[in-house]
Amino acid sequence: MNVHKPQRNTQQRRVILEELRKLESHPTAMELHEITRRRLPKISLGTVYRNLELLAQAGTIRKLELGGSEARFDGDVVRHYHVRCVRCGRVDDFPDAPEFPVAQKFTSATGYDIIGHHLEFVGVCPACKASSGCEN
Amino acid sequence: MNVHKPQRNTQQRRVILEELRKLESHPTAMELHEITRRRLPKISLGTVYRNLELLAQAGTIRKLELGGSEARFDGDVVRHYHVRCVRCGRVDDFPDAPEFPVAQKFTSATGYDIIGHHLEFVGVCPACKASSGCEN
DNA sequence: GTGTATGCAAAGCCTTTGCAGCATG
DNA sequence: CATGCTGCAAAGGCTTTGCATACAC
Repeated sequence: MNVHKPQRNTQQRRVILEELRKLESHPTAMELHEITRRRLPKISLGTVYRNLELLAQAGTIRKLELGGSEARFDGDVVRHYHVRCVRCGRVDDFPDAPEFPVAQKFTSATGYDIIGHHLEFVGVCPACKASSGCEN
Repeated sequence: MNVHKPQRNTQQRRVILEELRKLESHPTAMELHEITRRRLPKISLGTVYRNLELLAQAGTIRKLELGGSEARFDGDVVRHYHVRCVRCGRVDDFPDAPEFPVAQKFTSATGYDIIGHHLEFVGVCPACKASSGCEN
């Protein structure tokens, strides 16, 4: 894991961040690679990964690694939860849920010092509901 | 993804399940492979993966795929949450937290039909706290 | 100019899968 | 004795990394 912070304002880093912030969705590194390639045709997937990691560590973006599938990235750093579609893997913001009522810092009966939590909802997205009529 | 249910009570399947249920911890497939190998020296990693998947689909065990790392498996099917150590990756049961107060079945404002949620706590385990004195 | 960041390609890690033979029911 | 399951090994998907070059400061 790279511990450096971004130091140079490269074209690639700027475009990656801009495009991520434009998106409603929560793209994977590969999706973001496709998108940034429209503006920087020679940008490599490795560069996308490196910058996303760096930006996430700097707290500029958020890296979502839940659900056991590929990581997704979120340009919105304000804490909020997500819903993942069990059929297509799409991830959306989940505005309904209140913050989980657990103090962020406390020591559990297990002896762990708790520093946070990850909460993700799973469901079926509107598109998948529409495309497979019967099973609701 | 294999949709079959286990049909034969093979020695391998039996040993995998027995060993998983003996464990307090929540082993990865590879850890469980090491463990089962003590009793069945020729058992393959592929077989461990196949059986864990099958048993999870049958609801006999639970597959934990949170935190963006390798999947872990839990012989205890009663719903409960987990804590993951950010330093060493260890996963323990987390008895403190109440069930998250969201109806299991409802339609979110996002249009998703919500069918469940995943909640995981992160913290520092006792061993890691002890082994790196200063940073708490 | 100096050193960070890039592009490319290879490798790494976890997991899945094809296949021929085995053993369970 | 049919076929689900196994061991083996190869491949697959996502991610990281080594290296020489390029470019931001």
